[in-house]
Amino acid sequence: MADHPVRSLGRPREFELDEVLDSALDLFWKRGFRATTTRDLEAELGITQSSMYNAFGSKRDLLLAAIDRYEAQVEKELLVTLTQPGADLEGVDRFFSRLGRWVERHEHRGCLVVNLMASETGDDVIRGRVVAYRKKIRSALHGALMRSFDAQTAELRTEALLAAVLGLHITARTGQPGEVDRMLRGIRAEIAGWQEALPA
Amino acid sequence: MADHPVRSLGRPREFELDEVLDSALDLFWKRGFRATTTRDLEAELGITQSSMYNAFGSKRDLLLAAIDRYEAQVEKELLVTLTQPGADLEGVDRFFSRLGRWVERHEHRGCLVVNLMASETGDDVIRGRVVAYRKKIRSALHGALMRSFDAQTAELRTEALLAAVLGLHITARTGQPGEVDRMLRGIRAEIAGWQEALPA
DNA sequence: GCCCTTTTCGAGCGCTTGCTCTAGAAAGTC
DNA sequence: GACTTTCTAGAGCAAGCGCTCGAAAAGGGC
Repeated sequence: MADHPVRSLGRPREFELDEVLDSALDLFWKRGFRATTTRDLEAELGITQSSMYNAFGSKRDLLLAAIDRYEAQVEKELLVTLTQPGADLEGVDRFFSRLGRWVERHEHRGCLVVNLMASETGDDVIRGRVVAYRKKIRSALHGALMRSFDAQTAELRTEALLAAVLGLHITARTGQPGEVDRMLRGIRAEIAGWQEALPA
Repeated sequence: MADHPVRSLGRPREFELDEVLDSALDLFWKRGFRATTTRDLEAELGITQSSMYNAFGSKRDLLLAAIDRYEAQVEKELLVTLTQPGADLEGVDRFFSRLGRWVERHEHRGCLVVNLMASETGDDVIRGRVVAYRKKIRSALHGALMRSFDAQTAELRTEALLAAVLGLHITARTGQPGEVDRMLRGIRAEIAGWQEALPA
C-alpha cells in the first residue's frame, strides 16, 4: 500500500506500519474516535504508546492516516463500480449491491467518515476530510448517472442517492436485524423503477 | 411541558427545569454528548454542577431527558405533517419542506438522535432510543405513503425516504453552503415524480 | 569494535473528566 | 421561632485522558 523507504538509519521498527494502521482503523471505526483511548490502541496494536507516538505523532494524526487507508479501501471495493469506464445506472445498482455486502461484513460499524460527520465537527481539518468524502461519492454517483440520464435528472438523482447512501450507513451502525436489508431494498426498488423507464 | 408537582417540601428550586433542559439539549445537539462537559453545562445552564446532579442524577440522565424533549419537538414541528388525519404523499412533500427550514434554522446541528447513532453505540439504553426514533419516523412516513400507494410500494418508498431523511441530517451537520439545499431538491424531485404518476 | 541514529520500554506528568461532599441558605410546618 | 427539608455554592476527589521522557536496546557505517 504505502511506499516504504528502502533503507533506514538506526534501529529498525519492529512492526509493520500498514498492519498497525489497519488495527487502528478498525478500532476507530468500531468504537469511534473519541471513545478509543491511547491505551485501547496500545492493546489492540500490540505496540506501546511511545512507539505509536513515535510513528504517527498524535492520536489525531493516526486517525487522519486511518482515514486515508479507509478511503482507499472504499474506492477499491465500492466506488469502482461507479468509476470504471462506461459505468451507468446498472453500475449504480451494482454499487448498492456491493454496499449491502460491505455493510454486512462490517456489522455495526457503519462508515468511518460518516461517523466522524456526527462527532468531530469541531476540527476543521477533519471537517474538510468528510466534506471531501461526500464530494467524492457524489461525483462517482454523478459520473455513472450522467450516462443514463439528462444533466438535470442525473444531478437530482445523484443528490437523492447520496442521501440514501449516508442514511444507510448511519442505520447500519445501530441497526436491528433486517433494518439495513429493508432499507437497501427500498433504495434499489427506486433504482429499478428508473431502469424500467429507460429506453431499451 | 413536563408536569410539575404542585407542592414541594423544603427550599424550592431556583431555576426552571424546562429552561435548563432546553439549554442542555442545545449543547448536546450542537457540540455532541461526549464533547460537552459538565463544566460546559454549568456555564450554559447557569446553575452549578451540584444543582444539575441534584435535579437530573447524571450527565447521561440529562441526555435522556433532553432526548425526550427533542423528540416532542420533532413530533410537533415535523412529523405532524405525516401523522395528521388524511396525510398522504402531499403531506410527505410538506414534511420535507418543513425539514428544510428546520435544518436551516438549526445550522450545523443535524439531528440530536442521528448524531447519537454514530457516537453512542456502546450504551444499550441510548441505542434503544435511537432505534425507536427511526421506527417512529418510519411509521410516520409509512402512514402517509399508505394513503397514496399500494402496500408494497408504500413500504419500499418508506425505506428509501427514511434513508434520505437520515442522510440529509448527517449532511446538515458538516454541510457546506448549498449542500443541504441541493440534496433536498433531489429528494423532493423524486417525490414529485411519484406524484405525477398518481391518478389525478 | 565503536559511534550514531532510531526504536522500544516503562514510568509518569499535567490536565480534564464525571461526580461528590460539606457547609450554609431558603423556604414550609407547627 | 425552632424544626425539617430541600437547594445552592464551591472545593475537591479518584480515575482516566493524551502525551512525554530518560534510559536501554538494536541495527548500519566506518
